[in-house]
Amino acid sequence: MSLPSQDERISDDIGIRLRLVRQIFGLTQRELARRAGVTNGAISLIEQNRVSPSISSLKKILEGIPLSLADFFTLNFSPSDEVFFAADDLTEIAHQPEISMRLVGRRTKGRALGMLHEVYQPGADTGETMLRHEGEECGIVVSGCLTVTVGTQERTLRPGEAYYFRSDIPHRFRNQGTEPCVLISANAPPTF
Amino acid sequence: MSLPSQDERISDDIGIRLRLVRQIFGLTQRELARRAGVTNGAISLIEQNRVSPSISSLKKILEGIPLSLADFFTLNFSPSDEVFFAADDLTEIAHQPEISMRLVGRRTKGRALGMLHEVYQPGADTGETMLRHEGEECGIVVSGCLTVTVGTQERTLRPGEAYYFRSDIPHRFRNQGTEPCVLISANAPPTF
DNA sequence: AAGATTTGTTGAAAATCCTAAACGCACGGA
DNA sequence: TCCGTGCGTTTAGGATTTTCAACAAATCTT
Repeated sequence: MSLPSQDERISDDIGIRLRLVRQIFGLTQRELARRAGVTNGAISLIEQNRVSPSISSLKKILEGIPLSLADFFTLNFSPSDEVFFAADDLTEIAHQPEISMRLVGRRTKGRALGMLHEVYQPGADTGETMLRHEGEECGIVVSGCLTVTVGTQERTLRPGEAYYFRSDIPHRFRNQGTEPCVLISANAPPTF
Repeated sequence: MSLPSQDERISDDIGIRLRLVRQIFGLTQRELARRAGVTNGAISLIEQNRVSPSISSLKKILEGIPLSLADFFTLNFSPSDEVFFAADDLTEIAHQPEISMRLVGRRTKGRALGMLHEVYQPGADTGETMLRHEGEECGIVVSGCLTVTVGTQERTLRPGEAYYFRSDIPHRFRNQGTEPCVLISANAPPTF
């Protein structure tokens, strides 16, 4: 009967995980227990890794937060867990002098999303050999004009106008105007 | 990661899911039981949804496949298509009068990415009950000022400044300034 | 400073899960 | 046909989890 000294049967860090999540959302064991329809004692034992909850219990508890089982197990507290705020230190990743592409957030692996602050000087051109890569991308022109070619379609976008397409369709960006063009774009999964 | 609505439906039937996975990997209950170090009876009961396994059991069983808990609860596929160019006809999706959120691209299912052109009038606030959803999001302030609260951190961003964070951390946007704030944001997977 | 609340932690009993062993069924070979 | 093998299912009982209720510590209130 005695409590088995936490052998590997008790899954990893379910308890720690639950406690962390619960605290992040500012709930007490009792409050969460009330919402979930379980007892606070159960939550206490689980968080201490003294027991390994049944799926049904864990699911009930997570519904009180609420959080799906999938999200609970997928939640990654270490990698891209940080909050990013940037002033002028967006990292430059452009390859051409007349094009500036500055990345929002750190260039870490495992991101779901990439966002760029781009500036195309007059005459800037990503080239006749059209770009092609995996994923999808979109953007909004903030100032200036940008000529976007996607597959057989071409269009010159003005401030406030936008695009969205699959990145495996050959594409090209050009500034045929006389003033610099500012574009904010995003892609998923991130290319950079 | 998967969409919450789908998660709920899926995680309801752990049993069906386990049986499906087991069969996909061409294992019998007994063979899986042997590899996992549990009894075939347990697997049978679980697959029939006669019991709700403990996390430790389910984890042991999945290790026999092998498959991680996170992977077990997440199974998703989705394609996408079409080229999108928009002028002023970005679709409005905001629910508050003092906040405008206009979506780039069509509101189709299976997109990899969502991009919004947002305008926060002075005083606009997404609310004290912080927002929280799956995925990651980022944005750049184009004009005006925006106060962004993420978890315990808060910061007021000015034009050119940006943020990036995991969307499951409670967050809130407010315009505490005197002029409208224009923000371009992106999220993956798309919330809208 | 004492009392009232709120917090997380326990112990024993009730509820639920897991194991061991047996059961029924289907298939194949001698 | 009879036997052996392999499949998923079932049952009884031991093992584990969950509840219920009480507990100590910390924080507020008065």
